[in-house]
Amino acid sequence: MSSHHPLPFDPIDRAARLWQDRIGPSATMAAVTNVMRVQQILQSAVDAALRPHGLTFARYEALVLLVFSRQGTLPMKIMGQRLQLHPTSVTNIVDRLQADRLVERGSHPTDRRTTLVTITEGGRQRQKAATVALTDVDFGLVGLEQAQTAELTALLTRVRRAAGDFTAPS
Amino acid sequence: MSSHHPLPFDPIDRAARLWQDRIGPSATMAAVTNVMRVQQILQSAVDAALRPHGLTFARYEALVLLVFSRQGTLPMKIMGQRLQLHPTSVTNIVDRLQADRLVERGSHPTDRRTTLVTITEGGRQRQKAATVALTDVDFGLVGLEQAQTAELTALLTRVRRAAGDFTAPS
DNA sequence: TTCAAATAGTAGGACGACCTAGTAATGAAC
DNA sequence: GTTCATTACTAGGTCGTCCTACTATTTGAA
Repeated sequence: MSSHHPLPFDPIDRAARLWQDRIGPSATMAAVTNVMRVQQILQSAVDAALRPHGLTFARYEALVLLVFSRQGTLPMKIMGQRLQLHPTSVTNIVDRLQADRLVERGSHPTDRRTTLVTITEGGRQRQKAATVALTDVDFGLVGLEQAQTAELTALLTRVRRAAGDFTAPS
Repeated sequence: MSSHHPLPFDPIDRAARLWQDRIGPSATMAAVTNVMRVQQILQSAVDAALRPHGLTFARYEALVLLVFSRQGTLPMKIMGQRLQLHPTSVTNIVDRLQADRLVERGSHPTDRRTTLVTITEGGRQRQKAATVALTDVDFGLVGLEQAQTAELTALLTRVRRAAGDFTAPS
């Protein structure tokens, strides 16, 4: 969590007011800065909850994706699409999961370009334990009522759709 | 932007539905995943807008902070508090800004532990040009009406306050 | 049939964030 | 005055992200 004492005021709000005075409309900048900061907070909280399990959020998400798949097996390419990661990031994550014996690489039966990633039994157990740890801390998301959490999701989904993150209606 | 073609469906929403079926309440996870993804989108858009100016968003924020300060000078420590960055991150950012001659390091007159960072004239000019570039693309935040942007800020500020990011009332 | 374009994945490098551990300076208790 | 905890900053390393090549394989058009 950056290991700082909290400030007695909101630095993002203060910057927005200065911005307003000197430059112009600041609402957009304030929203963007808030997203950046909340992401940091959530990332820290989630990684702290996962650290005892030897996982990061990126690796955890990869394990969940594999657990959700029919056979516990997916091509690297598909993993990258679903997790919305660069192919090299997928390589990196799978490397580390494989070093921990949580997944295995294998060959595709018909397309020899493709690498299939399969979750191991140990990977499934690790994912279960990590999920308990994450839900125990609500993924680090605090301070919102259920309806507000849904509202937040709705707003951010609008942004993602407008940014071209996906094409179908919600 | 990860340079991927968009999926024909929302992968975060799909994961949430699978989660719902197999594990339990998924609203929190969906919100957290949305924050993570939108942060990536905004970071990419903002960095792309700043790249022609030789800046990243982190360095830009540091320049803005200095411009807002009375004398264009702040101690490293204060910069870290306001930007909510780890001290080593401040060192890293100031190193790069200094290499670009956008800021200078100096000594504190009475406390020799402290390093004062001062923005240069070139730094002020760079910040102005970068601000134009950023506002031209609305900081990458698209798809929201004014009221929705304000609502997003309000929700995220609640999260930050609950997480102990600052102590005063909004 | 052949060969160029597209596809899947990896290697190497950059960047920004963090952490741990260190140095140097300050300040306060004794 | 000494000593020792605190403070400000930096060095070195890890992690995850991205980018630009690059290899191997597949596909399809001439």
